Amino acid sequence: MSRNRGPSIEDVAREAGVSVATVSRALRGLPNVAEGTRIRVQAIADKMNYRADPSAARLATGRTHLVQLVTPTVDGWYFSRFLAGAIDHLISRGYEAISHPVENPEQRELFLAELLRLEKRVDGLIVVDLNISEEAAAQLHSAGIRVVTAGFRTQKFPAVIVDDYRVGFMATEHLLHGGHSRIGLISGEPNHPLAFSVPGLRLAGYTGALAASGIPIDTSLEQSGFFTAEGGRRAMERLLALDDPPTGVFVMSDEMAFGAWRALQDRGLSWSDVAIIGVDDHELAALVGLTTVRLAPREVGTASAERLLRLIDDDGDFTPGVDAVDVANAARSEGIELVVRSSTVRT
Amino acid sequence: MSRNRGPSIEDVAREAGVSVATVSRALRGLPNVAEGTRIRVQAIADKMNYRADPSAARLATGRTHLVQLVTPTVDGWYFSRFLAGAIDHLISRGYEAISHPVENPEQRELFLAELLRLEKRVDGLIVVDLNISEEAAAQLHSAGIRVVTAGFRTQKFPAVIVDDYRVGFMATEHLLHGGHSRIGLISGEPNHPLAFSVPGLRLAGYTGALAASGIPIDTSLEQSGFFTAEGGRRAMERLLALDDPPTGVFVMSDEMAFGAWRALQDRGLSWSDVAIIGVDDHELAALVGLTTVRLAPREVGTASAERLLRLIDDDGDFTPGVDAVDVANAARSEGIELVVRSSTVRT
DNA sequence: GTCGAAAATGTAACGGTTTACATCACGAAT
DNA sequence: ATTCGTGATGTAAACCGTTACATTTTCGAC
Repeated sequence: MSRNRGPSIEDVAREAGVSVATVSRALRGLPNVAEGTRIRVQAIADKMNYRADPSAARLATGRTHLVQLVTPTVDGWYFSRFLAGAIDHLISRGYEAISHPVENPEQRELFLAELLRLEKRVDGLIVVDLNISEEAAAQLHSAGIRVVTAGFRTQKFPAVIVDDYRVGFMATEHLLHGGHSRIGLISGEPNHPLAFSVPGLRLAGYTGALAASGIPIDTSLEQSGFFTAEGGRRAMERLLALDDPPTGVFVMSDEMAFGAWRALQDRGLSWSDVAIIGVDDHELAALVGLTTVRLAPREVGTASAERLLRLIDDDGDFTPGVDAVDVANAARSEGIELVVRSSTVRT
Repeated sequence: MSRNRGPSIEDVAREAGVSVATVSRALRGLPNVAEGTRIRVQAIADKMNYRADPSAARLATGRTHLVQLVTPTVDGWYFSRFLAGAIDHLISRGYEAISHPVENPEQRELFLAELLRLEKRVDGLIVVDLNISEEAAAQLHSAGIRVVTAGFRTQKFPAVIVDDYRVGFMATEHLLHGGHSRIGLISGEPNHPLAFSVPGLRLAGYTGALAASGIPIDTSLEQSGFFTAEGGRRAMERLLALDDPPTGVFVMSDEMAFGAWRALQDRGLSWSDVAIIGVDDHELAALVGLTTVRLAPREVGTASAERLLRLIDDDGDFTPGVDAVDVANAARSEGIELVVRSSTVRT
């Protein structure tokens, strides 16, 4: 109401002595506008400090140039970097990014309702690591919402995934090569991890590597907690309390690994006693000498954004059969990398 | 174009046998709608899967229910937590948050233009730690843009600030109490920090504490780098290379402190040789025993969001003289807290 | 049964763009 | 001189809600 709206396109048109259509075309750099006209209109618009109201443009075109990023949190090490990559890319392409954390992945119902509410709010959605059910995905799809998922797959939407099986395999293999045969696991999913979730795939990679070396699975060596340092510390304590503790442990994130390391210290141990390998290549991993599997969260974010923009531009092309396995190539080929430090070398 | 728009309010009205005005009122829970009508309309809207197009509502009301959060980065330890707090609060109040990092605070011109472009895009702006010039602030203000600043002040807008002078003072005082008299400083601002920026205030607190103890300032003890572990490491190396290195160092962030700690290790030293105190209370500070001044970034984010919403609701109330010093009370009284760990206790 | 106030509902203007289609101007070709 | 084509510009109809104001209904009081 008292909200002071600035000059409208009509004001500019009047001032410039042309029609609103011409102003609209001139300002947006469309063809079929005389060069002189364009310059004059631009000058007048600048002078009047005119700025097109995006709400009106959105109403007219149906495009908002807004993308919603849905992540478990906004301040996790991985997610904040994912977001940074996605946001930068979106901005460079003329979009703005709405960050929307969904803390409670349990409440699928609520969450879905939430997403559906967004229908005309944004041009598209990037949903990260939330393992939406196929049913929910189908609903979103039939509502005409454009979605790209990251870290998990659905039938309906393109997905950008990191090869997390490989992450788990690589890490475990590294420990095996180091001569370890009793290898523990610290997962970040307290409950039974979904088969195709990030922790689920890493677990599968771990199991697969063990199997490939003919080592029997001992589930007592699989501990889990939350994806935090504290969660890692507790899990490691449980491992250390075993009658026959592992000599090497694959920890699903560096932050958890820091906690695990702390648990060692608390018992007067170091990683010459228990080797540890983490995931992420957290800035501080180098400082404490933690071996890790480096990921490229920024690049995955960028790739997701790019995929979504393509989906938006192509007005919804996506053929499940062909395209369902949409891998972040950058993340696959360049991103996943073993970084060996002191935490896994025998002294 | 081919963008399939769903049912409009008119469709619902027709179906329900009432006018669009009634539908609008019913769905938004406005008064003066018969209870029966409200229920019926709601039911029909649900059945039709009707969802009001926010762009139309925005055009009509001039309110977008969008807030833009401008921070130096989106993935820094402090900023990601600030964002988490702000976003949660905004969402709980029916707003969505657009995250917009501005990497290059140097380019004031560009940055300002950027901000002005947002005029009708969002209901308000939260600008964190970017030290906009008074001139730029005045321009924003006269453009009618609602802004709350955090981490710095302007004449024109309410600011949410943490008492960073106190942070510096507290940290330095703690070292003084520990018996140190030769106290170094590692700042996160490579160049001369602005007097009222976060690093500037912490520096002032450091200087103030030294002065209060009658200790002369030795600028060779003031080193600075970027706000990263690597920056901290390098700065610490410079300090250690001095003829008469400090016995205690105030480091402006925990991440930098981790780097500083690493520099000690590289020389075979520990913090029984050089005491270190950081800022933030990073999750990993506890793990390595780093003493720190705990901040409450989430709460500062929340407070900023709350202040902005008030500014929006009150339609722009803000009296510079009275209100200019708008302190995040939570952050002042509860947030700043000294957490003593092993890095500053003599062994 | 009437009157009047309050509640419920309807009408229509308005917000500011975009864009399909119509029109116009101008030069080239005939 | 006429016609045609092409580029430049204008006209007006969407787009879809919100809301001031008008109108109708309801209901209690007399």
